[in-house]
Order: sequence, then structure tokens, then C-alpha cells
Amino acid sequence: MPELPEVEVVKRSLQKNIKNLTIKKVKIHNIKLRYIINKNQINKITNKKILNIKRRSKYLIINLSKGISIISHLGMTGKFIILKKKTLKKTSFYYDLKNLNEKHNHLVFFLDKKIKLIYNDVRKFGFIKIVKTDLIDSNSHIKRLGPEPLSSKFDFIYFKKNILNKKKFIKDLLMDQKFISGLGNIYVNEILFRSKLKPNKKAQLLDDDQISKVVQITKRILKLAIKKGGSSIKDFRNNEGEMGKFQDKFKVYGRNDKKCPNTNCRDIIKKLMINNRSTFFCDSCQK
DNA sequence: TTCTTTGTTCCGGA
DNA sequence: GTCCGGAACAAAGA
Repeated sequence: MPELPEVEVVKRSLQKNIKNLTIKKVKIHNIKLRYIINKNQINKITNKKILNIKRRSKYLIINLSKGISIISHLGMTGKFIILKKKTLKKTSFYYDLKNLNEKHNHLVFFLDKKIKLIYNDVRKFGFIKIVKTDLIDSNSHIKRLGPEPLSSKFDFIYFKKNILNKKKFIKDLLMDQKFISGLGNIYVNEILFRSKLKPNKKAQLLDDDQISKVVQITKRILKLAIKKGGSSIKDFRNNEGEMGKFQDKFKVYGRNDKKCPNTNCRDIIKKLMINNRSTFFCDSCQK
């Protein structure tokens, strides 16, 4: 489930592998992703050079020549896979390819040097949109996004200013992309455990120390997760078919009924639904 | 057949 | 007008 760190890992991998290549041809196997892809959109990106790959929140932005860009969201199970003749021989990647169900390869981009970029998405909640580069900031997906958690805009002062009168639970606030963009259910559960905050604590009740802590922990966890190559819960893989390693660092996510990882605590991790999302926490360690 | 999974959007009520 | 919670939606596997 790609959240900010996973999308960042994908971005870096795309930068390494497909930057400066030209899209020669695009084959659509399935037009029905989150939004329907039409032939006209595909025509706009053929014979364009890939200038840069960026990330905003959980969105990938691929800048092409002639002022055209691709905005993509991976949804739950979206993956970009880079296929080179050379990489086929690497065992880990080859293994992964064999296990990849080809019927979920919805788009194939044929690039220079016989490199193929495949968009594979089992659930089809992800999307690809073609937009003019100078209209990205005003795009409906992008324009309402709050600050990037790793930017200097997300700090103690911003947090404190924006929780006044916030009756939301702290968990819902961290999930709110208008407040802070890029976090999803998994990382929010982990951030709250490490910040020692109950998910259903009202945001406006956080004191200064708690605000400092949650800001600091958020940045630290995201940086570490990026360094570890993201998290592979079910099927996240980077472009080269490799798993992330951050899931080994999970302290609460998916660990309901198991012992709290804090050595001096004897409680077990509880699971409850908040806003229809699985929420994992330790009743003793989180206040 | 039903349940679960996710991020986003929409709607009704406060 | 704004805020908030809940539900709907997309698809498929268990």
C-alpha cells in the first residue's frame, strides 16, 4: 500500500532508470483504471522525452517534453515495473516477474533502448492522467494538498496553529491530506505508537511537548522508511521488483493480540476501527 | 456470498 | 460557510 515513502522509492527508481528516455509507443491493455484512459490522452505522450520524475504527496509526476506531464497515483496495488533485457537475468527480479500476474499489466510504455515500463495494478484503484505541466499546481488532485511532512513548512508552529478548535481525533488529522499530505493508515499507526499518543485523542488536546514529539517522530519514521526502501505489506515492490524492508520495523500495524513491543510493558496491542480504518495501539503506552 | 483492503470524494447534519 | 463523521466507490482475493 503505497504511502509517501513507497512513492518516494518508486520516484527515485524511475529517475535512475527512465529519465531522458523517449516514450516511443504506449499499449493499453485495459482502459478502465480509476479513471478511463482514452486514446487521445495516449497520443499526447507518445514521442515525448521523459525530462524528470517528481513526487507530491502520494502522487508521481512525470514531466515530459513539450509541456506535457503525467500525474499518477498508485492507489492500493499500483506498480511501475521496468523491464530491461539485462535485468531479466537478475534472479530476484526474474523471480518476481514470474509471480506477477500479467493480466494486471494495464499499460505498457515502450521506451528507447528496448526498455519497457509496465503499469500493473491488481485492484485498479490507481490512475494515470495526462495534464499540461503548467497546470499541475492547479490540478484538482494537487491543489488542496497540505504541506509535505518532510518539508520545513511542517513544523511545531504550523501544527500548533492548525489544531486550534480541531475536534478531530489525532489519527484522523494525520490522515487528512489537507493538513499534512502523504501519510496513510500504516504510517499513522506507527507514528502514534512511537509518539505515545492514543489514536482517539482529540487533536486540540495535545500539549506542546506532544506536538513537538509527533512532528519530530513523523519526519524520523518517513526518512527511515525511505532509507529501508519502503514497506512491503502485501505486494509493494520497487521498479526493480525488490521488496522494501520497513515492515520489519512495524511496532503495531497488523500486530493485534500480540505483546506490546515495549519491553517494560505487558499489555497486548489492540485493534479498533476508526473512520472505517483498522487502528492498532497499546492502551498502556499511548496516552 | 461476504468480508477486507485503500485513498479520495461526497453528502447530511451540526 | 465550515467542520466532521460516515458511507460510497473502485476490484479482486480469501
